[in-house]
Amino acid sequence: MTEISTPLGFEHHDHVHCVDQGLLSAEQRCAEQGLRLTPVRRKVLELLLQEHRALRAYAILELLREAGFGSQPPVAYRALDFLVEHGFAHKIEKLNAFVACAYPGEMHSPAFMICRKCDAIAEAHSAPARGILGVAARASGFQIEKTMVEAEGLCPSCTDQPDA
Amino acid sequence: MTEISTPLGFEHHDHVHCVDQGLLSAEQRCAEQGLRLTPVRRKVLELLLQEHRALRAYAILELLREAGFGSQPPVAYRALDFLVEHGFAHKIEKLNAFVACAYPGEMHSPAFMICRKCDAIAEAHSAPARGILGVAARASGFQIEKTMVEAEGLCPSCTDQPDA
DNA sequence: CAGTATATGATATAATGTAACACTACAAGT
DNA sequence: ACTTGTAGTGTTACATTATATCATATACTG
Repeated sequence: MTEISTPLGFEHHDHVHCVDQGLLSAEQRCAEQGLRLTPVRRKVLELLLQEHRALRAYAILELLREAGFGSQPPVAYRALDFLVEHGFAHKIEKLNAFVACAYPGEMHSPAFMICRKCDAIAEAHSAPARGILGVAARASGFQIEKTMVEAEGLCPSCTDQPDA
Repeated sequence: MTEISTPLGFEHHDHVHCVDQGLLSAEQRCAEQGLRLTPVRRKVLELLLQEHRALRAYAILELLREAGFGSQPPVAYRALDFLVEHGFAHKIEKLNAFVACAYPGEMHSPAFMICRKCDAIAEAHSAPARGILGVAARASGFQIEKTMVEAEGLCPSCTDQPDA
């Protein structure tokens, strides 16, 4: 598969502080909640924040190896499991890839917009069990614990340049 | 991975006619739209309708082989691509599995409820670009083409029997 | 500082998905 | 009927994604 190579989010932002903020926020929350942000986990989160796009596990693995960490699949998957489990990162099921959370620390259920042309990704706040799903769930007695919302389409840039 | 083994939907229904209805409906629409419901494609749809649960590609492959069809991965994936592309089936990204569409012929954007305990799946009607995602998309200029909504949680049965 | 729980490293392998090419079936035009 | 084009199938080989397992190391706990 091709490298997923475009920046996260469709709007320009202060990326310089993104990484530091993200790491700081994660460190704080880990301290508060007694979670262990070990070197590998921290590094993976840092990579996700730095790259600021969806990274696939084996790309992360490659970067880990370059950084002197173990480079076998479980190393990356375990770190990713931790980050995803505690909301520091999300998995984009559609792409089998991972992104740093854009709203760390805030309780939310993410919704993603994925450009089918350039693979750019934007994360929107959401709330679980809303809309049609919430209605259907209540009607059928299903207990929603987690929702995944991913939209595929064209990002603003790709809409403007339909040929590129 | 373990076999996904529980029936689709949380409520009892007339399953006897499900398969026939589904196949008939597919045949009709293919005729109308000039699509070719070839033997392999028909068989895969039949399997999905019969099993009435999410089937993974290699399980379908196994069933295809038993039925005398080709048993190499591309055979199943191509048939599934066709069915998914034309809305006769859906892919559950969370499970890397496929289900027959519960509302064939009706234009819709499916939303799924997946029981994390028994893997039962229910499909709800939905509409694309609604709720928070629609708002975010319009705000950012993202053109939604397709949405994927999957909720994970506990189905009514598993809620009632939290230990089983 | 011993014991326990948790995390990492490493090997192996399972599960999921595609690229590419040869061959077949069918429809369309002559 | 014949050929020609298009779409579908069968098959081989391979790429990608993910886990099970066990040994080792590290960090908390009494």
